[in-house]
Amino acid sequence: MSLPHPNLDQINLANVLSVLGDQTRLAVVGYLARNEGVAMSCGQFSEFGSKTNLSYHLAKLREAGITRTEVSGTSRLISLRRDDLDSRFPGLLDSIITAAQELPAFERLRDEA
Amino acid sequence: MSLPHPNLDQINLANVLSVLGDQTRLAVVGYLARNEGVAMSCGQFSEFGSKTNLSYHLAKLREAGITRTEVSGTSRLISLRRDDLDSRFPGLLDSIITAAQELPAFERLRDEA
DNA sequence: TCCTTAGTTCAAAATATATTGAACTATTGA
DNA sequence: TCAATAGTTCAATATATTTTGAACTAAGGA
Repeated sequence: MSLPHPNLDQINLANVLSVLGDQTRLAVVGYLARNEGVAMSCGQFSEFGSKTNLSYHLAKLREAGITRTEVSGTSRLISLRRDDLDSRFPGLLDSIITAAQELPAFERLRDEA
Repeated sequence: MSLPHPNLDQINLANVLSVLGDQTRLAVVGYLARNEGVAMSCGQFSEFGSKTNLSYHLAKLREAGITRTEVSGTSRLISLRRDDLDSRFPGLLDSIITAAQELPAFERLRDEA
């Protein structure tokens, strides 16, 4: 089972940028990037906001084509749509992730590691 | 004489992305990119919106640190802050500009050229 | 079966952003 | 000096986005 996701040609640059132009969502994406390959559920992001609010932001990311959300029992497994984004907008995701690692939310995570 | 611009360390990723996450502003940036080196005044962008509305969008671009605006007589000369953006967010501007050239507003411009 | 856990949905409120026209400033050229 | 040109500012409105809590669904374990 799977939630609705845009396909490649429905992914739109202005929309991707505006969805990423938000601290909370940028933090989520940075977190996903540094844990690529590891299954991430919504709960992992609780430090970034309330449950309801994260549900909203995670839906925005999914609807913009930035993340993929798979249903697994009562959880959702969330991952970056890296290949899709790389093929649609070469270099964009990498440059954003690199820059995002300098954000305050990340300095904190890095220090904890 | 010059209008207020943020300096390098005041340029913020989330803000840059959210400012670029708008069709009109993305079109302006794409236009600046394909005319780099040529002085651009506000009037050049009239096809992207009304005078008042462009004044608003161009101010957003300037305040985010994406463009530089120099006063020259009754005109403003607008340019991309390419070096600043490249040093702050390596690769970001290029990947956005490349992707932006595929946007409808650009297909039009390209066909006219 | 019943409780818990994980997350969603809804409607309301709060906040932010975009668009408009009218009035304005500043510079330039006649 | 006067008129025209280029662009800004302001206030109003329109529109979109974010945030919240309460009520909900659906799966999993005891």
